[in-house]
Amino acid sequence: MFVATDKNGTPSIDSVSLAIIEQLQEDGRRPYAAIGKAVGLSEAAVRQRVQKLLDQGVMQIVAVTDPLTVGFRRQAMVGINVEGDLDPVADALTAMDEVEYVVMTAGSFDLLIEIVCEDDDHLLQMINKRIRTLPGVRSTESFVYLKLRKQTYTWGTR
Amino acid sequence: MFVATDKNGTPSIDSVSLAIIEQLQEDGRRPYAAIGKAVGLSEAAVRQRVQKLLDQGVMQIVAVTDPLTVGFRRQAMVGINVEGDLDPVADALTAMDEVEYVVMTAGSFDLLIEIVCEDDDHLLQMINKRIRTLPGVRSTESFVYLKLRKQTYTWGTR
DNA sequence: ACCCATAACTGCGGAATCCGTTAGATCGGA
DNA sequence: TCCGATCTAACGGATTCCGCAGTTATGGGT
Repeated sequence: MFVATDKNGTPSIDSVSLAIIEQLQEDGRRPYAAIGKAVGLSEAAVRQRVQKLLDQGVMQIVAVTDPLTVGFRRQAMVGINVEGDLDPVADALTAMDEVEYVVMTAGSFDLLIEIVCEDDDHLLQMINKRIRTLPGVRSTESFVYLKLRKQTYTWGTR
Repeated sequence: MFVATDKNGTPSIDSVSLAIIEQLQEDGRRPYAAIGKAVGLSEAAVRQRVQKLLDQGVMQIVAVTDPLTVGFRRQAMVGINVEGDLDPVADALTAMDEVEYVVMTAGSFDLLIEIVCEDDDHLLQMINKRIRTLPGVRSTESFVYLKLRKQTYTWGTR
């Protein structure tokens, strides 16, 4: 299927789809008809656009929680320095279930990743046996989470 | 209203609510009846539990996106070192709209925050004028996002 | 400017879901 | 024992979902 993209190959989102996303950032279960009324589209049109945004991977509608609040698991941010091409390392990390978040950055780390583990042993295993042994990984630095204070998803709604 | 809590004051979640959350992590719009069938509860009971989880703030159902993919804004992770009590600094950061994520960590940063800005100017303003000037902030280090590679919310589903 | 193909939108009707509400059963704590 | 919380089962009406047919808009290509 054809997907409109800009010059960087990223899907292009118009202001209407943006408005739909904002509605769903406030409430992921908001009815299509209510969204349509808010953005000036028919219910069916909203439904089609939401489906396409989901199919394209631009947006996902999910329940989010704070794992620590829910009462289990050990979480950490890990800064990683790599020699050579970043992509293979990022690919390998992305494939790991325990890794929730992978971002390439400009700064004193090449990659920042967030990992969620069962306990301290699991965390140690991940960092020591699976991440630090990846070819190209030069060094890592870990930041174990003590308390999550804020977590929002409402950018664009301000 | 009374809310059951464990000895740390965090809401207690039993395995059934956990299973409901997992269902909604896969699809935030999944019908209550389908969830009930999956977790062994009636539709009405699922509805009540979901409502309570939302009311308690244990879970939220939202659309999530990658702001960079959507085509705008400048994002960064900022590591912060503080002298003295962390709480007032964390509180001040939490109150800022541009700050999406605030976590207290053990490691070479006391706080890690994620910020979303309009552009480079806005980012510079935030870091230089609003964050580094907070009383107690000793130093900051910024990691500007180049590319988000992975972002999942399905912990507990493995 | 014209035509065509495709995408996008509207309107509609039937099926499914949502949601408030009953009544009764069960369990644990004060 | 009594009270509150939670669950099931079963409604019924309002709402929502969803596929489809038909129409309009859009963007090349000539």
